[in-house]
Amino acid sequence: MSKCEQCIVKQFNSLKSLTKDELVRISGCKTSKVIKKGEVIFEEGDVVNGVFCIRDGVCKLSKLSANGKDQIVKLVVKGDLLGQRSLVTEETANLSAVALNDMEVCFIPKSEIISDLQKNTNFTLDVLKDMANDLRQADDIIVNMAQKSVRQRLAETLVYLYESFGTNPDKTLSVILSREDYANIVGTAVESAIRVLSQFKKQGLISTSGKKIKIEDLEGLKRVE
Amino acid sequence: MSKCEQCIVKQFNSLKSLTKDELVRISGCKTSKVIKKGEVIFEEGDVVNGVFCIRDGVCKLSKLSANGKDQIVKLVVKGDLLGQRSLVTEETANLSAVALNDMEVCFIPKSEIISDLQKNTNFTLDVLKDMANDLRQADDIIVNMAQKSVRQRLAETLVYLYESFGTNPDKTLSVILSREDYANIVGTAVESAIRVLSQFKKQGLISTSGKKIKIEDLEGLKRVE
DNA sequence: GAAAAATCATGATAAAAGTCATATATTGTA
DNA sequence: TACAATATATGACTTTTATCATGATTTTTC
Repeated sequence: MSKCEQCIVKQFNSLKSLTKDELVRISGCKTSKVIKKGEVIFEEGDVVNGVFCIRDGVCKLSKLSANGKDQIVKLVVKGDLLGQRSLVTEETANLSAVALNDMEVCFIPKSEIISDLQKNTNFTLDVLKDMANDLRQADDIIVNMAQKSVRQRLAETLVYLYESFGTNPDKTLSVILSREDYANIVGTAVESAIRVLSQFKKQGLISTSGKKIKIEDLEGLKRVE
Repeated sequence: MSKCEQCIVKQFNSLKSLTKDELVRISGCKTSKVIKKGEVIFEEGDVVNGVFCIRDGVCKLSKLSANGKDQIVKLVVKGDLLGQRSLVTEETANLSAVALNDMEVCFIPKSEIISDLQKNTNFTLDVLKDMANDLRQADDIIVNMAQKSVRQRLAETLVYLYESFGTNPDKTLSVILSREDYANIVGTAVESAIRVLSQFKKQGLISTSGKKIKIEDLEGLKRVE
């Protein structure tokens, strides 16, 4: 099993602020998991009891609404920590986490890492900064949801995916989502999401082949009203 | 000027975890302010450089959208700390804070409190818990915005105001908002907010007199679809 | 206290988005 | 490979929400 001390992934998250000794201890108690596309990592209401360090892959954080639709709140990717809130709260999970492609994650039990949170201020501050950043992003999403059209939100989602996660060699978006996922990010009906994507195709803003989407006119997408 | 050590308000926020010595020091450098209804505490893009401890009153945290509408993201009330993110980030404010009624606040400069954040883990953890809670709330709002109708969102807002901030002796909601504020919380046009409130009146769910709103049928409001 | 400004209210109409139906394409799998 | 299951696509129609117009009220200001 690989060791946390040597893992490059940790550089992208708060774990980078742990001391060597702390990392060695964490490494000893972590468990590595391979999670297949579509598999549930945890669900709303679950007791999470630890954090997941994402070594590879992408997952969605979503919440089931009363109308039976899943709303995707955030995408969590390679390098991120998943379940930070569980370290701080006694509450059960507010969101579900489901793998969007095959993933490799390490699970670190809360019991092991909680002492670091109490002793290593740099680590705590790092987690705090991360959370502050998540909060800003969430606030921005609220504003978008409330004030922008489905067209705009979908265009922005495509731009976000392009700029944050990049493309494959064939220039298609490297994160592959179903139309339903797009609908659940944007907060609309699946048919509406499909319709808008078709419009974008007709306008030459994107091209598609199955689930693969290629951004053809980034600036155009950014100008969508 | 009153002293933080003796201030009851601090018990409701993270400042309760500061030691007596720390509080005395903070107390020495804080400035008290009276802010009148409608006055701006800080605006999007401002460098905030400290936190405000709300001794009395309510303010709205909002963000201007591209379409010129303000989206209210959160109400901050007596006992809350305002501007916690500024302690952690170097960024400028992401939201504006505007007083909804006359307020009394204390401003604590970042330079003074930042050392406590580095030394007193209980305080840091408290801020972290607060932020985790804000994040959960924000996620829930995203889901509501995305998946619920204006009617539902407005009904829930009324219930929230009732349950969180209570009523005046005459049973009207103690937080008084304009129809525009309601529209900006719910994320809709002012006319739509007014229309829905009128419907609620006709259905006997609420009664109004000017800006004062009385909840007549709480359970009915909770059942609004 | 009266004039001006802002807010609240409601109707008419338009635009946006949702729903239902149905057809086609893609994917998984026996 | 073929068949079933799932996902994508599009049309027709409905519902929701936004916009514009116009008064009535309330609040502010002089």
